[in-house]
Amino acid sequence: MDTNPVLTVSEVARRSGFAASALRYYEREGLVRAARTGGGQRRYQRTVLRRLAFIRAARNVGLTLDEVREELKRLPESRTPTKADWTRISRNWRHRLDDQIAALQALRDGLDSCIGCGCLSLQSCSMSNPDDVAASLVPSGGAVFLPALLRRGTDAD
Amino acid sequence: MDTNPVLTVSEVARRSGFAASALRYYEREGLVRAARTGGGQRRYQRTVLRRLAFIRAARNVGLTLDEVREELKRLPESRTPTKADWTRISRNWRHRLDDQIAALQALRDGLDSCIGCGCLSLQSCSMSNPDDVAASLVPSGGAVFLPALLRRGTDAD
DNA sequence: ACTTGACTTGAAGTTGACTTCAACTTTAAG
DNA sequence: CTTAAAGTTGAAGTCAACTTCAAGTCAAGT
Repeated sequence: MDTNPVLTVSEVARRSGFAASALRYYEREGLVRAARTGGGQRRYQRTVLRRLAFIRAARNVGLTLDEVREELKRLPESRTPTKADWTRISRNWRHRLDDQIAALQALRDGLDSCIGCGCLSLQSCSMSNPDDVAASLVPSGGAVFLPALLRRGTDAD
Repeated sequence: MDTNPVLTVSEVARRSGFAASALRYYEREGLVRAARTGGGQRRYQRTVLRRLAFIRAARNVGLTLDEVREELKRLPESRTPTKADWTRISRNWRHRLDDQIAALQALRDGLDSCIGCGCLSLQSCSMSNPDDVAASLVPSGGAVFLPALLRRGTDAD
């Protein structure tokens, strides 16, 4: 089997790009699992790498860890997830990204029409009117995300 | 003059959409100023409303408060800022938004090419490869922002 | 057996942008 | 003058997603 847990935490850290402390945190949060040696050290299955890849992709799309945990619940427990499983649960990310893009475009267009007048009026300018901006950015009522994504850029150092 | 400070904190809160606690915080952080009554209560000039509109717009675009403070330093101190002043300092926000949009579109396109294969491979898939994603999202080397923006939507309740 | 590097834990710290709290004071209306 | 609403302060709390720390344990090579 390749469900044999053989990877140490530092190997998983290196190959996934997550810090070892993050892996411990994810385990506490119920996002990944690890077997233990007799002495209590973690040993990971190779499949954890795909799971971590999914987590990273989801985080890049802007999901919170809570949301990632929810999505992961949709995977089959009895067998190793297939490519089709991963595809299925990440399919709706596209809408999320589309919404985020649309929100930003709306904001940019608002800026374009605002910048000519320098108004920034609380009453009429959609750039600074709290209600207008909120409304244009959150079309579907649910929260729209994308925080970690862009900060994550500095990880590449 | 209309530099006469007459607005109470609750009036400014209502008209700006910021919570009173946020106004106090902004004052501590040096983003806005307020005169005081004999008894120590805040009294704001009407011009603070435009300043707060600018702050909200900047926050919506994704600037941190540190960055907002920097931008505000570019305003003239000796006179009340004109529309042209506000326009001047908000002009480069467009590039920032364009960059953010481009980053998201790149991410979406990566998702499109990934979702067909369900790979999410750490080696080859740009969705989950930490370096690739970082590189594609931060083209100009500087940080790209946009966190508060989308959470801000819930303010409208 | 020894040494060294990797690993373990719980608790506490970090960041940014605020909010909340407790205790007290000021202001404005009546 | 009284009273209620609104204001004041510093300190502490919140949230998410981790990181850092201290103090100790394990694994593997020689």
